[in-house]
Amino acid sequence: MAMRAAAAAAAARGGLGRRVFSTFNFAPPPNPAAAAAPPQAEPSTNLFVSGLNKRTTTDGLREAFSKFGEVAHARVVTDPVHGYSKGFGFVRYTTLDEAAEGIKGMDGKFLDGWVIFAEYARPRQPRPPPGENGAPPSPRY
DNA sequence: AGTGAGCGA
Repeated sequence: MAMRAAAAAAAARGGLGRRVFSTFNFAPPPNPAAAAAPPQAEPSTNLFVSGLNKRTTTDGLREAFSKFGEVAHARVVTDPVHGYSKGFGFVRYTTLDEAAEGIKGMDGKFLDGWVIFAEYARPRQPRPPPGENGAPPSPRY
């Protein structure tokens, strides 16, 4: 009666009574994330370099990468308060071709005793809007 | 501890 009908309706809606014994729901792998966020970013002149020795400095990074092209910019990311390297950095070449050579020449190589990894950097996070008082200096390029 | 993956004043 009414109860039976209600239960049947609930089951039909996919409630507690949902039991699927055999289905060919071979879930189609919908990985839009993998398609939208490939492990390696698309080519750019900007390189992300990780695996650095903690005492590798911006200069050491530039010296190492300048063997494969003209380094327009190099930076080892350091903690602003402790001043120690975070172990990764960025290198920017003047041309895409040099960037490609830099990756081929430096990825997986040693720098200061550590195997480093060089890849194309992702586009940087949107710049924080400058505050009204004491606007934080924008990154200089 | 600079303890080791990562995307930046």
